[in-house]
Amino acid sequence: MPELPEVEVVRRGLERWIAGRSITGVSVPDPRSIRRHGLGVEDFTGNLIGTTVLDVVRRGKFLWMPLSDAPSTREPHTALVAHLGMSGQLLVESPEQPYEKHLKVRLTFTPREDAPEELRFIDQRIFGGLFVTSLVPTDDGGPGGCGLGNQPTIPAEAAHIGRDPLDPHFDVDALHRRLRARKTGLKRALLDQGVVSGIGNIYADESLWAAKMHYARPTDTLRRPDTERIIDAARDVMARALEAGGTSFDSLYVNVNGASGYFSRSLNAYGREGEPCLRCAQLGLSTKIRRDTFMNRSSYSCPVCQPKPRNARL
DNA sequence: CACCTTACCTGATGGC
DNA sequence: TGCCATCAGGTAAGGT
Repeated sequence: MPELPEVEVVRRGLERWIAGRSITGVSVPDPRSIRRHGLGVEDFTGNLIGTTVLDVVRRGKFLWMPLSDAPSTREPHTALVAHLGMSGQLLVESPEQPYEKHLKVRLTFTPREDAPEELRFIDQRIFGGLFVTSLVPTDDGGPGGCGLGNQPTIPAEAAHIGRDPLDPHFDVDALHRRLRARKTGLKRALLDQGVVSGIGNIYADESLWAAKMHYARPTDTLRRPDTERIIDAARDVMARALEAGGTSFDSLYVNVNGASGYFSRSLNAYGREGEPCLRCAQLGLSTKIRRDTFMNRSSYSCPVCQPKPRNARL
């Protein structure tokens, strides 16, 4: 399942292959993948044809491509937004490539030497989708997210999404204030994309393990060093995954050019129920990673490194 | 209003 | 062999 590092890999691929090119054709084999686009597929298509992709920007797991309004202007007022959801892929391919089983949308671009002409959105579980929307100013006046030369704007539907730990404009002070003001557990807050974006179930567990903190730690008891520890851990885990080319745990995720993502086998907590805690093992202990059901999901943690707090809050 | 639960989806997997 | 239940999980809508 793509999380932030995987989406960043996709963003870089789109920046390389798609930015600067104009859309000449749109095909939507499955309209269910056109989400949050109230005016329907025809409007979606009509708002794309003839526009140019000016940039490729990412905040958390939201990706967007600011579009030229017309061939004569460079002012980005609208954007094509993509969210990969659980199983989405964006592939840059030749139109001659056989259609994938779960092909949902095809975009055709002006020809360019050494670059395929088609961008395909493929999504098995349809948790992801595409839509066209307007760009609105960011809350803090900073750039919308990660991307070269991007403007201080963000898609209206993503305006509530917080900056992610890899964002140069990420504000640790603001995060600390928000966490302290909340009456909830730490993992629940980490998964709330409005508080901090880009952290899914896998990286939440990995970050908590790295920071030696329990998922049910009440956020209003966090001290400043605690907030720094968990966010540094999240940043570190995601930066390392990004360096490795993105992690992935099933064959659904491939990068923008169709090459399979790096399979991380360096996970310390996620999916390791019953296996030894590697940090405890170094100290000669034989602690085993436990799995709890939490938020209708699995949470993996070490019972020794990450003891459950007495005032646990789910 | 803040917080928590549920629905949306499909394919893989396991039990009987 | 087939059938049903369960699991995976990001997001937003609905409920308390």
